Amino acid sequence: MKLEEAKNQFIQAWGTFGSNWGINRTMAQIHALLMISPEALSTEDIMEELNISRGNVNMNVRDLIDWGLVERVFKSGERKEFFWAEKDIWKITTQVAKERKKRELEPVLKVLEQVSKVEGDKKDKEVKAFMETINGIKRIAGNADKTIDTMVKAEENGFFGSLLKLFK
Amino acid sequence: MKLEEAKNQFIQAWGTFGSNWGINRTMAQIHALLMISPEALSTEDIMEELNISRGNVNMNVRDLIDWGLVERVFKSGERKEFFWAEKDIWKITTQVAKERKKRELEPVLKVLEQVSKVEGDKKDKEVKAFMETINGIKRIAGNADKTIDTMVKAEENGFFGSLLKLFK
DNA sequence: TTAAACTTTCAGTAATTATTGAAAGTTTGG
DNA sequence: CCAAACTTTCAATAATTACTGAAAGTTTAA
Repeated sequence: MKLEEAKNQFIQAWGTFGSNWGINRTMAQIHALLMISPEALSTEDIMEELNISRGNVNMNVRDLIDWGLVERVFKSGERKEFFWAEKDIWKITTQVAKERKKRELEPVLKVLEQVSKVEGDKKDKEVKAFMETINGIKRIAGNADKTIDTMVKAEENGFFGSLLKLFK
Repeated sequence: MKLEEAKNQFIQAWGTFGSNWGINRTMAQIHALLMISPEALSTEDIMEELNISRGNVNMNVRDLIDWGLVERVFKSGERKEFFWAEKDIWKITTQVAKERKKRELEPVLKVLEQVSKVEGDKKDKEVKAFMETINGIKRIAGNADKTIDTMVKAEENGFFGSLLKLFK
């Protein structure tokens, strides 16, 4: 397989994967493209490579930057800006987990906390079933929340940092 | 907070959460409704509770059954069928992980395997960057794959049953 | 066997989400 | 300051995805 074909297949697959997980297909494709590019790319590079408009590139790159997955890069002598993606897959995973926790897990935990305050007879089977389900979800969501915190801390301290702490 | 209000808030939140994760909002809402219902519900119960059409209920319930999250229930003396959802959150999590692995992780792993066969000079920085990213993703995706297998096996044979109960 | 009770399908439509492209906005070199 | 180079915005539109409702299909009781 030629590099060009392999790149295209990967970009395509990553786009599909992303859209199954609630991530805009184009955003995932731009991310894929940047992840496999050794150099930072310009807006025009991305437009051309993926056949999409300038506005589309601009908006999706902004989102990728908001997710902490892509950075702006300035090259000396060049007026336009370039974009570069983190390539360390563990950092990417941690970053995505961190963002999703903030954007989706925490709001759900807040609602769960709210609805836990339901009033009513604990012997009523409607109330009982409701509370049992809510509590079950609270417990697992809370665990996920803490696991992600641990992951993020481990990443921030550096992997060896957290390993060394075991011996202190 | 009254039970009715709490139920509605939870159903609403679960729908939003689901749609952020690539799951049809209505499907997630039906799932939420069934999870907090002590009794199995009929198509009409669901239609009324969520204000949606018969066709919509039918299709989304079928999907939930395909995901292994909901079962058909027949009540003696009743002609119509009822639907019941698994309420054990750990079983739900395992089941979702298992399905997503099959539907999304495995296809990606297949593509990664394919594109790994890229030909070209390993000293070419384009090829090098491509291979490094692909290999990184392969490694983490392979780990996720195995972790899910372990989770599913643990659930299926109950070997870690007593241990897992600590987290329930 | 029939008809009522129930379930499924799917073409048409509605709602949502993504994309374009051009205009407006911003920055920079001279 | 000007104007060229570049970035951002956003109204219009396209593409995708979800939903409805009625017709077709299926099952069952009598």
